[in-house]
Amino acid sequence: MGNMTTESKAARPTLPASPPLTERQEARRRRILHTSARLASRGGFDAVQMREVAESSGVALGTLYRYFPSKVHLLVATMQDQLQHMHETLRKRPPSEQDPGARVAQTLMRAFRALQREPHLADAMVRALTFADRSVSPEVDTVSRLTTAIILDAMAPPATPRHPAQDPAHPAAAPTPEQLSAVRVIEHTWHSALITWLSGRASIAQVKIDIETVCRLIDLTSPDRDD
Amino acid sequence: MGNMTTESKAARPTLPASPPLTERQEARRRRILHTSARLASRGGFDAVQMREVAESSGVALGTLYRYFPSKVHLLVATMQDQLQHMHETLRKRPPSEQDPGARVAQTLMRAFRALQREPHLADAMVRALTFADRSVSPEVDTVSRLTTAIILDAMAPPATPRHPAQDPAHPAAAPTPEQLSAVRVIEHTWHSALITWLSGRASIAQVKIDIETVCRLIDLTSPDRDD
DNA sequence: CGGTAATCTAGAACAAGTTTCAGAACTGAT
DNA sequence: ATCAGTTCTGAAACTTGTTCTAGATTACCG
Repeated sequence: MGNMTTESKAARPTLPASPPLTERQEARRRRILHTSARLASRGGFDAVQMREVAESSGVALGTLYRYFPSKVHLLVATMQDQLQHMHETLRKRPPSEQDPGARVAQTLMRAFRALQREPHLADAMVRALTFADRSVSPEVDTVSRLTTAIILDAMAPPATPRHPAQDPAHPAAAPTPEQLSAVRVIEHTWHSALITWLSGRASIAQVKIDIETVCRLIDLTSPDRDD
Repeated sequence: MGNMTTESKAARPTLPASPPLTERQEARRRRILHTSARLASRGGFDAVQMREVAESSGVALGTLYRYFPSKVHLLVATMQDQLQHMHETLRKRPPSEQDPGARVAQTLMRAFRALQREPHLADAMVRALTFADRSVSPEVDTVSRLTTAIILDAMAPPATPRHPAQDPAHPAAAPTPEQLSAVRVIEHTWHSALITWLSGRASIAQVKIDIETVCRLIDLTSPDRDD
């Protein structure tokens, strides 16, 4: 009877929305995500086993599934977590290049090098991301928006005297539709290139070439609007 | 360490190489692939259940696993099969456009429409493709080469009086490294855009835009060499 | 504080991919 | 036709993701 997905009221800890988690719940969630990343760093996607995640996080299996309704949900949430860190890190050291394409390429290569440091973790996260079905769409979409934000940040021209502060509520300039299309293509290339690397079909050098190719060939210049 | 491949002698029916299959074996293989595609067309990745594939193909489970060492292998082989059909179909009606980019876009959109006719099958194949780990690299690589071939075919200028026949052993002109890089980016975009569509995060229209964007922005023109 | 509902735990149970094994059927060579 | 080696079958076992259940714990509200 009460079998249908009772999620209308169930905790939805993935999004900071809905029911505000208690402190212990927040702590559980953190522990779970930490365990997930730790196991993933060791053996990639396969090494993240739900029973082990639960046990190692000091949580019952059922609870784990209440927090993350599937392994893919868990890993996508893990990626979200990691991406947030990376976004902050990248924000601190903005790219040094002048050309927007070069800036994006530089930023993505930095991210790529970070992923190379934990290739198994990268494997788990990216595999989960691309394997996710419709039931994970919202979470995957969040990851996608984060990635887009990173690229747009990189594209934005370095701070000028004219636009001294990067007030987050007042982005330097709203990207044009053409730029957004270009960013989509870059993002596609980024994801797919990562997959070819992770599955051993492309070398690190090849991924570098692909990223640089797409950033070079795609026109990212914005109309020289001077408001 | 790639040590596990003790199968140097095992049947490798995926590649027409190695041990030449007997007629009955070839028939079994066909039956399996056909069943796989049929089940996939119904319910996508999840509907392709190994027990059911085996039973419905009139083959023991162990035999299925001898032919295709995993579900992903099976689905990637299925994709290979379908792609070959599509390649022939596309070859018969070459794109009508003049500009190389437009030709590629037209061809990919044709392929995309074919996939839309069997969205579940597309789901199963693409999910398998991107989920494949290193143990499936050779097979995935074959699929990748097929895709590349389709794009290169589309790029090649329409037959001219000068180059009347498309003798497969004598391709119109060897693509330049720059062109190959461009094709890689297009292929990345193609795969990733498909994933966003299949996971319900991008509309058909959006995929169309992404494909047209990458084909428009990427320079595919070949140096005007006149041998 | 007491009660009620939601949450958490422990563990069994289920589902589907994968492996294994003993024996039957087939293949190729003599 | 026979023998040896491979392949195929049928069925069970194993693995890991996922679901379910009954009871303990916790959070919240009056």
